[in-house]
Formats: sequence, structure tokens, C-alpha cells
Amino acid sequence: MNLFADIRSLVIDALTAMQAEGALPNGLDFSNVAVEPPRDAAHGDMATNAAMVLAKPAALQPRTIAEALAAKLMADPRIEGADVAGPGFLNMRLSPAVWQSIVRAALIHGTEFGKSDMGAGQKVNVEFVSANPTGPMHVGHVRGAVVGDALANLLAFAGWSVTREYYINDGGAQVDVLARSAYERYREAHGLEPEIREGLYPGDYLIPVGEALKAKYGDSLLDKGEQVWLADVRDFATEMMMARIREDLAALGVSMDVYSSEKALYGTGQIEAAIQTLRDMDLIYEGELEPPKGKEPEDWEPRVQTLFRSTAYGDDVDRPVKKSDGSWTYFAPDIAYHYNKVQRGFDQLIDIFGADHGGYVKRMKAAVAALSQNRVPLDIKLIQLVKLWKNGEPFKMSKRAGTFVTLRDVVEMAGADVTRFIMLTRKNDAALDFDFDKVLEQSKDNPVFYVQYANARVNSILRKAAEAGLDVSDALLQGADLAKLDHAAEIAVAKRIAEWPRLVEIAARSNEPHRVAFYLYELASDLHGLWNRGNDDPSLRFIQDDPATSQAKIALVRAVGVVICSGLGILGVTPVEEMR
RNA sequence: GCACCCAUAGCUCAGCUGGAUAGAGCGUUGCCCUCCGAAGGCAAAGGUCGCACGUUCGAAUCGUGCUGGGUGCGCCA
Repeated sequence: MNLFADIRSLVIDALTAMQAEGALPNGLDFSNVAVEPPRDAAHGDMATNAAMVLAKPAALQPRTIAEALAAKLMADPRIEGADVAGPGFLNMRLSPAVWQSIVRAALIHGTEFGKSDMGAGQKVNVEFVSANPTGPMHVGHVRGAVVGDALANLLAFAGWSVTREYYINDGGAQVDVLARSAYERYREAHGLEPEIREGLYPGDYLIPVGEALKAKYGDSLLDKGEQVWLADVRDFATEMMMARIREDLAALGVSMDVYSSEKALYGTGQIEAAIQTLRDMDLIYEGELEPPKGKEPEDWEPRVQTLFRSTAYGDDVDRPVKKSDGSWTYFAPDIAYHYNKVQRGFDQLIDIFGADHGGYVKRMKAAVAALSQNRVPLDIKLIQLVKLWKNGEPFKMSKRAGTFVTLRDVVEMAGADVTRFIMLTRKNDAALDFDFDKVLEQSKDNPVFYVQYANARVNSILRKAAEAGLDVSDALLQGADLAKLDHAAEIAVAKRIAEWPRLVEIAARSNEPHRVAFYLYELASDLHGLWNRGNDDPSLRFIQDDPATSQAKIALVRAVGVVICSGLGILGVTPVEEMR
């Protein structure tokens, strides 16, 4: 289904045949032979660098190889022309039938068109969001949630078996702070003045937690010491926050397959076991760390800690797994958690972190490399900041949350579809501006609108054609005489459609879902362009007097719509049928 | 001080894991609706790809060293 892969294997077959005939020496490595669309369309439809890559190892002139290869390739009916150009490129022109057949393939496979088996069913775990269960999700989490979810969709489309996972940080001091904050709201629910001291969470969202605590415990916790209520209130509040977070995720259209709890790792021996595994590899020792250069912490004094020899796996310094008082650092349960993922049999791990966790990447990769004996690759995607804008100025603060803009604010103001698309219009490691005014604008300045408009146009054309008395069912369009799609402008759109399966593989290989968004923009642009050419050249209008010609043209339009829907599906954006 | 990320047109950004004359959108200039949705399209102008070496047949892309910006750097998570 991937045309580029098909042509590449055609090239490889030709090269192999040349070896059999003695035109090329045996034992050449073909892995660097690439088949790509040339940047400049004037160079043809496909280009291969085979002659340049093989010239040196074969001890032949690039031109000699290229000419022999061209002659071989010309025997295939799909190849209409093959010219040697530049330093040794072989430019191929494909027969129109090739492109026309792509349109048919898209119609037959529908939104399955472009699916790949590249992942070969390997198990990949995508861990994302993992927001602390101490409050509702805020803007900072939204981009990570969208990127993680879209990446998971993309990998599934490319043939991986994907697990979406959320790691609940419910084991540290921050959930005690949550408990104390909720307790003040509990007191408030009894008519007492809450004491929201410095360091507690001030947001309104804890008021319902206080009321729920009152409903459950009555006044039995009032005027009691922390040792009486802390654990219960902590569990109760954490549970309520997680319920809230699940709702937030649902509002964005994200659902997790697995929620893993940090707290659940304590007391089960899992942390000890993970650390012991490292110790058995001589990667754990007691030692002192050098003070950080530059700005030294004021209260620095050397302490002996339990350290992980992460430098053995490329980290800059060894990292503590225990604090000087002997308790675990945050890193220790995280090691155990990643060990758990390795033991569950994943072939690949992906973590989506905020950019402020950049300093954590090397040690986490070191831990996974050590614990999996370099079997399981860990890719960590760092998500850069989102800056919100409204009315030309930075948008800050939420009335509800007190200190931050919540996910709910964003989704209510922009809608889940718009939010998701915009969050995917930058690569993950570049900062992103999110302007509420621009993302809702109905113009070509707004990529969401532009792509949605293209899909609405497809539907509009299908409606008009039906009104004109044409049968535009997929079954009929699949059988259309696509040889009638002979105009260069139409072939150009078919070429773009042909890129889709390849783009899916490129995006999946690099774990970069944003590429899908950019591709859809280009495809939309092609459709808008073709549409407008119909203004000047009536022969390019989709609905013609001749029903067979109309069907072929509408088949092309429908194929564009299919790919847009497929791509939007990966991004998690609902295609609109009609603009209002 | 060290590590990681970023630097591409006036502005906002793509750029296929090394390919040919580096691409979009905005903005500027000039065009296109008696015609399937002009909420759109076409065209022009605009570049030492931060700088300097290096690897290569070939570098925006890979390596090294700089410059400028962001993030992080034991007893937070």
C-alpha cells in the first residue's frame, strides 16, 4: 500500500538482477538506497540515490550504474521514464495509472488507507500526562495529553500494540499537602474559618472535597491531630482529584488504558527489588555527591547517600535513590515503575514529560537501559511550554483554580477539537503560542479551520453531485474510470494522497504526530487549489456533463476526504461535515 | 560551572534521520466570483539556514568549538 516502498523494492530487485548479470559486484549493502519524492517536481515523481550510494563500494562511476539501472527499471510498466541527473540521481516518471490506482486504493481502504504494519505488533507503552493528583489539570498538562494521545493513535495506526498509561504520583509529600489543604476545607464546611497557610493549595476546587469529607465523616475529624486523619483524608482527596482528572481527560477526548500508582509500589518490595537488581549489577553504592557548581545550595553539606551509578549508562553524575535520612527519593519508585513496565513485556517505552523535567531524562534512560539489559529503548519526549493569549495579551489565572488556567477553561473556550489540533501544530520541543482569538477565527490563517473547511468542501461536492442526480456511493466511485483523471493538477492531488502512507511511517518512526497536522494542511491546500482552478478552467470542475468523468473527479475528491478524516482521526479531531 | 532543548524570509513556523535551485502562512504588491461554498485561489518580491572549522560525491540536517535565548542541576515531585 506504500507506493514508495513498492518502488524501492522494484529498485532493489533491479540491482539484484544487475548483480546476477555481473553488472554490479556481489556483497553490496543496499540499506542506504533510498527512494523519495524529489523536492522539485520537475525532476520527476521518484528519485533514487542508488547509483551514488553504490558507486564507491562497487568501484564504478555513478553514471554507469544509473544508466544500467534505468534500463532495467524501464521494463516495469509502472515506470514511464528514468533519467540520470545531477551527480547521479535516477529520476523516475511514473505512469498516470500508478497515481490513479492510488485514488482507488484510498476509496477501497477508506480510513484504513495508510495503515502500516511497520510496528509489527510490537508492544509500546506511552506514558503521558501523569499530573500530580493534587488538583485539576492545567494548561501545562494539555499539550502533553494531546501529544501523548495522538502519538498513541499514530503508533497504533502504524502497527504497534499500544498501551496508554498514567503514573499517579500519589506517594510523595505533595499528597500530604493536599490532605492538609482538604482538611481546612473540611473545617470550612463546618462553618469554621479555613487556615490556608503558605504552602497549602488555595484553589476553590477543594471546597467540594471538604464538603464530601463532612458528608462521610461528619464532625468526627474536627479538632483532631493530623496523625488521626491524615492518611484517610489523603486517600479520599487523592481519589476525588483523580476522578476530576479523568473527567478533564475525557473532556479532551483522552482515555487511558492503565493507571499506575506510585503509592502502590511502597510496601510491596517492588522498589527494593528494582534497586536490588541494580545492586546485583554493581550499579548501587553508598557515596557522597559533589556539590553542584555555580550556585551552590546555601545549606550544602556533604552527606552519604545511596547512589545509582547512572554514569555507567551515559549520565553526567550518579543519582541518589535514597535521601540522607534513608528514605527513598522520587527517583527510586520511578525506577521500580519503569522496571515494572519492562517486566510487563513492552518492547518500547515512551515517556511524555514537561520540559522542566529535562534534567531527568538521562538518569531515567540509564535506569531503563540497565534494568532491561539494553533490550527496551526508552524515548522521552519533552513538551515545551504553551503561552496563552487573549485580546492581544497574555491570558493568565483561573477564577476556579486561583493560580493557574485549567484544562477545563481551555476546552470550554476553544473546544476540544480546536485545542487538540493547535497543540499539534508545533513539534513537541518548540514553544507554542495559543491565541484564543486566532484559533477560533474562521479563515485560512487558522489551520484547524482550513483543514476542516477542506473536508466540508468534500462533503459539499458530494451533496451537490447527488443533487445533480449522480450516484456518489463509495461502491460506485471505487469502480470509476480513473483514467479520466488525466490533468496534471488532478494527478498532483493524487500524488499527495500517495504520500500519506509514507508520512504515517515517517511520523511514527520519529514519534512525531505533529507531522500529520502539517500534512493535512498541505492536502487541504491542494484541494482548495484544485477547486479554484475550476473557476478558470471549467474542465477541472468536479461535476461535468459526462457522468463517467464526474465520477472519476468526485472519486478523487472523496479520496482526499477519506485521508483528511483518517488523519484527523489520528489527531483525535472530529471532522466537520459542514461549515456554519 | 555542567547538562539538555532552541536558533531557517520583516513576523510565526515546516523541512522526509545527508540529497538537486531551502518551503508554507501572515504581512507587502498585483490579480481571480453572471461560474460546484471568495470562509477560497493565483502571481511577484523577500534567505551568508546564528558564527567558524570538520566529515562526505553532497550538510539547514551529522561532528567539534563558539555566540545568543530557554530549562534543569543532592536531602522537591
